[in-house]
Amino acid sequence: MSSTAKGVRARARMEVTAAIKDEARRQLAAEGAAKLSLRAVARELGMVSSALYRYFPSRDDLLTALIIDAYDSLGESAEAAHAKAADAGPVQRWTAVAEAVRDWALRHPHEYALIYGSPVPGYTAPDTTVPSASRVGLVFIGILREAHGTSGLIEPAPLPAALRPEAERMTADLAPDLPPASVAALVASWAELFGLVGFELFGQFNRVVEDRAAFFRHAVGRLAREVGLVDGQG
Amino acid sequence: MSSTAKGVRARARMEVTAAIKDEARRQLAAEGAAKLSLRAVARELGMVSSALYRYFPSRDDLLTALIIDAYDSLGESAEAAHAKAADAGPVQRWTAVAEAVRDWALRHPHEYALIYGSPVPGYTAPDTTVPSASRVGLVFIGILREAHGTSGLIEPAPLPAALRPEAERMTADLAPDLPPASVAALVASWAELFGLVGFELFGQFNRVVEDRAAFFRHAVGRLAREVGLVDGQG
DNA sequence: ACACATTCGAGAGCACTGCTCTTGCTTTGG
DNA sequence: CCAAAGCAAGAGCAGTGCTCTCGAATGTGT
Repeated sequence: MSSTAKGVRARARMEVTAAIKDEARRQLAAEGAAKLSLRAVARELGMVSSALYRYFPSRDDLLTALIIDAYDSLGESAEAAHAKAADAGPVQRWTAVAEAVRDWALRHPHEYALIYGSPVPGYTAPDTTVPSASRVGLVFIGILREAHGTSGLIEPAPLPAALRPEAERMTADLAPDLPPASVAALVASWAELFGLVGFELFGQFNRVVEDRAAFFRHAVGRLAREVGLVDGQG
Repeated sequence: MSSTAKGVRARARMEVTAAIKDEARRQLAAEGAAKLSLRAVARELGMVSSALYRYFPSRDDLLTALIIDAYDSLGESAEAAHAKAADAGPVQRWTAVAEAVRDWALRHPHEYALIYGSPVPGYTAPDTTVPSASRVGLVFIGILREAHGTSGLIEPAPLPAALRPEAERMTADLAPDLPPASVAALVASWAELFGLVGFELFGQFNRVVEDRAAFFRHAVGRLAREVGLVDGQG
């Protein structure tokens, strides 16, 4: 067999696929998802538009690939922030990860809109995206779990009867070692955190909040207390 | 002068404009903002596409009109829920309005996406939308204000120095009669509330939260406590 | 090593979009 | 009553996603 047995084609395919995604990401960052055009991508890459369909069977498939990459990029940022704050207390770790999420969103507004804004209408994300989409959430679960092991987690008020079954179901799925009330509070805070980021990013804070960084820091600190995180010394 | 002096044309214009918006709203609800097509609207109305430009100079202008209508529709729902719960305590009023927002969102997902999801890329809402967009927020401010007058509002923990100027600025703009710490908490909870709604609507709760109604109810109750609302008996 | 099968790039073409411009007809106001 | 403004219609431009066909390059089984 030759030195690159089946490689010469497979490798070229990899490279072209990557080039397409890179150029698409460029257009996405520059103009937003709606103005991402397969023809423009192909044009920029010096190929004809129909050739591009050998790599992505449709525009939606290209978008899906970009969505997965965006989730991974955000997840990496969150994980990196978590690792960097490994020596700090639970509240500080929580805050650090939250700020990493916000920073990433401000740095990649169109990609954030792609994954957390309204999904491109008529399009529903396939299951392929689930693992990448879960990464940020897992970081927050990790913070709670660590805090729970070092008395840095105060169990919140007992759950009302109406929510107990749901909370126990979530707990079994997400973190069986944590109290259901904490898991329920975490999931709520998780959604609320992205509410804060989204409102800032999508202009809802215009004419309302000026010092967004300070406001976000404070709100995120309240969320940490809300899930029961405390900076115990020991 | 005739019975409808300048009315015959002006009135026809009104009617056609309304018909266009109605048909556009239909398409918006059916297919989403991205698939809203001026040509399709015109086709459905039995006119040619170029005629439609006499009423809306561009597709974005049509969308803006729909956005304003959506804000008003949501605002009306919130105001109605508030009025209906006028006799209840502050926490119940808060919860009623929050549930009205969620119900409206579930009933009009594409319109919700239009106003609270990622803005249609390349498009920034003009100032015309501000009054309609403010209505929901004003309802929540009203609840706080009423509660403040009837000892139904507990002032939250004092603000950190870093947020005090911003909180005082917001207070002066939004509700000078309320404590800055309460106003800051309200704005945060406002964003967080829409985070909860958005996560449910845009599929982020798939595979995570099952009983969304119960979960939302509980989370919204916590938000009410977070802003300091209590159901005092007096 | 040869023949068969698969993969790929290119081009033409279809149906659709937002938007502009011109051509006439109708309503309006002086 | 007549000029001015408002209006619907049609043709047309540039762009889009996507499909199909056709050679050429690149694989694979015998």
